Amino acid sequence: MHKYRTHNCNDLSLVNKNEKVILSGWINKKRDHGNLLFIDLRDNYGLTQCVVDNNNKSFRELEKLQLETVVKIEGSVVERIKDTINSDLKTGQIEVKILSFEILGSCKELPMPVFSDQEYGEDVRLKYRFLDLRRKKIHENIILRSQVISFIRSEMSKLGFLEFQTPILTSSSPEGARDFLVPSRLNPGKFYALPQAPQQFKQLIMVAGFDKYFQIAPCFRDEDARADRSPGEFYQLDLEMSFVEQEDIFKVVENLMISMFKKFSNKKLNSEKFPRISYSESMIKYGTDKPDLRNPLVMYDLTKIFTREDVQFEIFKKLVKSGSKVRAIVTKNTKDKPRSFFDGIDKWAKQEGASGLAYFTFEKNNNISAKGPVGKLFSEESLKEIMKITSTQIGDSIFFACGKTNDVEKISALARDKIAQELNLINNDEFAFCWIVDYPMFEKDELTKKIKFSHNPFSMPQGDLKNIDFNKPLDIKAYQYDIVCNGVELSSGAIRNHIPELMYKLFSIAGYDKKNVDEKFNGMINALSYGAPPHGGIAPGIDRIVMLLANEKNIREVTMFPMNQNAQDLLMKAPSEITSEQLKELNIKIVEKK
RNA sequence: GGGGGUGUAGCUCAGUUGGUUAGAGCGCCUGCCUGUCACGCAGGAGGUCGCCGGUUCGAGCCCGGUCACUCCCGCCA
Repeated sequence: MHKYRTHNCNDLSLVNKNEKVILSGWINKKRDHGNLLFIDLRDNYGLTQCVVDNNNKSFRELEKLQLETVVKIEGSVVERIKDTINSDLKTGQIEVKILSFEILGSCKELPMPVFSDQEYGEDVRLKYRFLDLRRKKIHENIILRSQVISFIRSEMSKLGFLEFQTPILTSSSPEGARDFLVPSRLNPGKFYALPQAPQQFKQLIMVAGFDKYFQIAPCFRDEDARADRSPGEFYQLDLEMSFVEQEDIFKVVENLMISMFKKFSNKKLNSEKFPRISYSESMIKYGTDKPDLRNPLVMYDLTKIFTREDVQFEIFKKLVKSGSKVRAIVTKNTKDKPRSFFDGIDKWAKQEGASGLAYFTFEKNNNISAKGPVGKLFSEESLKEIMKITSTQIGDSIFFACGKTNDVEKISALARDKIAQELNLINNDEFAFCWIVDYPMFEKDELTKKIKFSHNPFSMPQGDLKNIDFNKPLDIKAYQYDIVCNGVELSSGAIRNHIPELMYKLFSIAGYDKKNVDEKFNGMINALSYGAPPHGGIAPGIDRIVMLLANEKNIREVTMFPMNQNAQDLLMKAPSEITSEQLKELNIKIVEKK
């Protein structure tokens, strides 16, 4: 017989009736009747009720066991009488009558109960992550994550992708997020950087002729955390393909996503073919490049309305004159919503830092009129024009935001979510995917007024390469794309620029001269000069995919050992101070903060 | 770096207008209980009300500061 167990805690059923068995696991729960004791024994696989009464000489000892003690139990499988069957348990038809037991791992008083549906503070959870991870929901999330990754590996392999590892210690790059740096002992004063993504390596893999690559790649970015963004590190399904166009990549990823989301979730997919929305269209209709398409509300640009003589909304008119834009969100048939609904939205917008949202509802008695605090500032003609632009009907309402393009997009995008929530318009049992395509190659930095890469400097510009007008860089679109699901940005990718001359040209627009590029992207640019295939790829975020599949709002719920918001690991106590010897070896001096 | 929220027993939380000895559930300890599966019943221990300072006859509650956690903005090619 096996030393620790003959079965796991999810195995036993009536088939095993009268068998002598050994189980090992954690004491999930005790129910002590004084002379009769039930113990729910738990392991990774499930739960088995064990029972013992005072005829057993170990009874008093068993009674005293702390929850979460690890025990080995020897006993016999007994059929439960009809009234005591627990149909919620897979092993609920039987119980194990305890003959003897042994403590394998004792347990101190718990800082947080394992058997409980209570929510705990995250600091406690992270400090005692090993206990937290025993709890059902998160335990299952982590198993789901493992299954998702296995699934990805097998699907990618089936498609002929090869999995490669790329370096963790690499060089710092000037573009993108802040790097995590690692000092070099052998090269005093020099630093490695942890990769923000294996971007250059995967392109080199294509240049090296491997045709199709993927990796479950760790990525490191020293940026502040969000609910859907771990500080420090996260994982991407990094992939790259040679001799492909945008559509080839879409096909691979779309198929993978659909089969994965069907396999691991019961929620409906909005469409078997993901809608493609251009960046500019997305910004106008949704105010963001990661729209939640479950939300039926769309936005309209009504800037022009506020240049009309017969509109007397002077605050907005004045702002529009100085270059501000007006965006509107229409809600269908909300004429009977109480004033508090509208004012609530307005108040919320002010909390979000906007100057507030103006609103009114379209009414018709003899004439069309607008009901609401600013309604009377609009002539009937202007109202008709608004209704035409926004396809609005009598009884619908409209919310306005006004501000500089960036600001108005931001607040109206938030308002779109907020209003949809308030009106309960979002179907939580659905996954709504889309592709956002046609990103601009460059954008203007609002502060410095300089042209910079808007996304990825290695992307291929769109159009006939001979005819691109480099004098209008802001008009150049790139073969650059994102996948968005339910308002969560899952990944971004691009067809890469594999032509060195073109690369130099584009970098020069962003302010890097040839020497700069050669210095900073030496490996890359050099490789492209020795016969590079056209290639492209994408990198869906694994953590966010699992987060959606597990129906979680926080990425730490699908991460085994996450850091807290201050990028600290409370369990391992990272980051930590190091010895002066270590510092000396690395030629590093700590500067005391004033 | 900035803004919001939270901080009271091991855990989750309540605590009125500032008023005597700060409460509940779970957990823990003691006792009773042979069919529970959130077992039940009786009793008990357990508190620097995050920390510092102020106002006040009196502060868990009001004010100022600070720290921690969290959400958001900035940042995230």
